[in-house]
Amino acid sequence: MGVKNAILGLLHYEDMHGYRIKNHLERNFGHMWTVNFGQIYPALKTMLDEGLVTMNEIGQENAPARKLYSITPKGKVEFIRWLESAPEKNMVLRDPFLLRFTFFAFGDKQHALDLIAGQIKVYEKQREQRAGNAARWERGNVYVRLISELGVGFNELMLDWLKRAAVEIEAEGKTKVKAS
Amino acid sequence: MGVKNAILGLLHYEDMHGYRIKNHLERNFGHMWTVNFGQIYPALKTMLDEGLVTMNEIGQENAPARKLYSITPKGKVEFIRWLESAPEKNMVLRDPFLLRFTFFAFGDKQHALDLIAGQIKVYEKQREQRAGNAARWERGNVYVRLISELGVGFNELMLDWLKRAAVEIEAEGKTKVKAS
DNA sequence: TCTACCATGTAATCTGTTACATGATTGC
DNA sequence: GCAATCATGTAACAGATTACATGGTAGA
Repeated sequence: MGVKNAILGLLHYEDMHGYRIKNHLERNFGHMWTVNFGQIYPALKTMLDEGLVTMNEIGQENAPARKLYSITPKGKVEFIRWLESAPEKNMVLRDPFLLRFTFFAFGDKQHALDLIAGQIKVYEKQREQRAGNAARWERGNVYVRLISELGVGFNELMLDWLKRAAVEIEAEGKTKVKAS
Repeated sequence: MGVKNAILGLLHYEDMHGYRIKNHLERNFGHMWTVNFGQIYPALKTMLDEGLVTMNEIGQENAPARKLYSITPKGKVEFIRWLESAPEKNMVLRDPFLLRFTFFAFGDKQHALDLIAGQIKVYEKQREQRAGNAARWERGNVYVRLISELGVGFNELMLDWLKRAAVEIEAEGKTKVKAS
């Protein structure tokens, strides 16, 4: 189970609650693993039962209670066992936007341009969030720093590509008329 | 169902059999969608029942029979309906290599370097396959050409990053000694 | 007022993955 | 002789997604 190990990894750095784990993965490591709440909360519950983590509830005034999770020695042992084992599976990727994009020759050009504009906004927002949080994870750890940099690189690749795509798609009809 | 639409999209270009669809997606569009055989064959069967595709079996000498699928008008209508609808879901990404990488500060450095070397081979093989097949899909379709270019860009980003990562991880111990 | 964000969870459903089964060919 | 590639499929299991339920705060 990948979610379990992602959580155990994060808990090496600091205690966290479910909501924060999800957002943290999304904002900082969305280019290596994506998760949703439906996975996080049941996973934490199971891990608690297995003794991989401990939990203590922190009641807040004027806000819902947080359940702070900490990794246990048992959790650390299991994590290291997974880290050193390496029956590497393949990457899984499903990008509904890019899938639609691939076949937009059969659809409406303006719709394609609108989707691209929307996607540019998504990646620009993401870039800001990643840049903002990157600094805090860069202190003295090559691996996390490198992963952060890959995230930024990935983001920039997408933005450059999307902007170029918009220009080329817009220009497409015009050149065809000229050429023919 | 994403697989269904990916298949319908590909069948717009030419008739294909299951095995080829899988390899085609993997080699050309692995950066937008990944699939496995366990999805492809049942999906094709369902789509045949729904009348979205037709099938005719081509017996080959000295080789197992191929089941060639073609898209039907009904399939095209359903595909366009999906293409124009846009309740865009988020990208799904799970990269077991990058997940391990992120937390390799808690593992063995040499193991990390070995995994990186292995990953470089994977991406180099992929780059060759993509470069080889890219030309055939570039004829006159902006969208597919752009997606191809993104694939190459993605590949190059990963290779550059992996190579830099190897250098920086290897250098890490040494610089720390110097600095302290 | 309405949206966005914080915060937790469950259950049904939908998908995906793995392992198995079969069998031929080509290149090393 | 062995590994890889071609070619199809199924069934059991594991995992993910959605929709629902609840409720508070902050800012536009």
